[in-house]
Amino acid sequence: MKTEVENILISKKINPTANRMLVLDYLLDQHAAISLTDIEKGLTPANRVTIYRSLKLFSEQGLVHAVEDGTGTPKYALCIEDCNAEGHHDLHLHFYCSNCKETYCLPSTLIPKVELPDKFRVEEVNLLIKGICDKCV
Amino acid sequence: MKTEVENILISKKINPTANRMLVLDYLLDQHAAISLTDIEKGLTPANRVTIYRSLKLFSEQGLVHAVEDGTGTPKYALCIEDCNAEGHHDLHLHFYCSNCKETYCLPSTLIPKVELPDKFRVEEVNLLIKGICDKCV
DNA sequence: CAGGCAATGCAATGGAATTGCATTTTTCAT
DNA sequence: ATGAAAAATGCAATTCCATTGCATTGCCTG
Repeated sequence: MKTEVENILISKKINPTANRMLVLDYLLDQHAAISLTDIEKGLTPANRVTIYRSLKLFSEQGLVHAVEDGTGTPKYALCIEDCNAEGHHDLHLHFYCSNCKETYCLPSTLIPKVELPDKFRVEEVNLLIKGICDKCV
Repeated sequence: MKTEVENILISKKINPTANRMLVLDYLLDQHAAISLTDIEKGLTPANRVTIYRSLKLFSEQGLVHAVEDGTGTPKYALCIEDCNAEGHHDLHLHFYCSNCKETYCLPSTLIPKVELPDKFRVEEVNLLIKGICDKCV
């Protein structure tokens, strides 16, 4: 009998090692996107480099996506839609609360279609909104 | 008789020192958003810290804006619309070309209105699109 | 059981922002 | 104009992370 976490990893073609299951398990508990340092702190004793490499692998395999929220340090969150190694398809927006400093994915809010000038080819769309979140209003 | 560069600085309530005029002059020449390191290289002999502090001040006074293009290192570009110390109002989108690695402001392309869930207060909107630019197609 | 590949951990590297402090430049009142 | 005060500058040091090299450990298979 395999755990759910294990099955998720396998379905993404990721070898389900103990460390990777820990990292994924931790990510599943989160309601916001978190940094490598956040995970490191919440997951003692764990090696930062191993977490880093797990996240990198997860990202390559379409299990998590990295969010640039303007703070300079990337945040990670589980992909919600059907992403895979070929590409990420969860084009929802990210919201950074300047009060609580949390970065949220808002998957229910779709990114409006953007019209680019001629000849520009779009590969990826990132929409980041800063403001005050619903909990901090 | 004051130079144009000097007048721009004064109009933004920035003391027009020699270094700051150099930095602004360099920014005026650019067609893409550039990093601190780019400016440092293009502006020898210039002190990195001074450029850094100039950009920081320019940004606070609404003369330039910092662009997060996902590379981790911020890029800077002159504000086009009427920004000031109270806030930035040039909500155009930014385009990062994964071929030439340039980051462009596309002021002519407006960001569509985004509907957020209740209670979220919006302060700032950043739309970053990655792809291939018109010159690299 | 042995050999080999994958995963891990430690230590080191490297890039870049940021800051403290001493020095230089500019401003301003006299 | 001139000297004191304030602002700007430059250097060196710090700090913070991501990233990588390499040696070790763990796991899987023949």
